[in-house]
Amino acid sequence: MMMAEAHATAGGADELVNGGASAVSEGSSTIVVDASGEETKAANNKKGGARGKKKKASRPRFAFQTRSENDILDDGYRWRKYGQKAVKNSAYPRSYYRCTHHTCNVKKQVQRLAKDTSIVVTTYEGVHNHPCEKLMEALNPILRQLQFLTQLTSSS
DNA sequence: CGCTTTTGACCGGCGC
DNA sequence: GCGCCGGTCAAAAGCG
Repeated sequence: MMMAEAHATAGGADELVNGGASAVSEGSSTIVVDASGEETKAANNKKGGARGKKKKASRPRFAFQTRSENDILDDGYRWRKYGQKAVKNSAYPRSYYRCTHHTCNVKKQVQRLAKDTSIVVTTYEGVHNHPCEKLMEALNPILRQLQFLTQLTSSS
């Protein structure tokens, strides 16, 4: 469980391609966006026997290259690692993460560049359909203050 | 106690 | 038809 404390980008419910890319401590450079909307919900598959999964499940995928020493960058959501495989081109293992939300089927995979181990390629698959609690938490105090200020202005 | 992480095994698709 | 690869799931263990 390594949950770093770093809030960065926050994808809304249906908008993330536009201004969803940002917030990197060191400096991001490459941002690849691939959009393909299709998802066949299949949540009834088990491992060795009867897997009921469809083939059309491409969701908008966002590749994010970030310069960081840390493999996992916390974007504000909770991720549960569900697998790790080694890649041929990179002599480093690729980690697969998934959003722990019940209604959120977002997947994320992180891979390190063989050329530069300090670069991590984070690929997001799908969009979150739930508010970012972490971001909300961070925004909460500010929101409250804003509300307060607005109230004062209105009152006057 | 709950949650997360870790390793191995297995499936499905594709290539040749 | 067989082999290979990538991807995912499952169960158990560890830690807060």
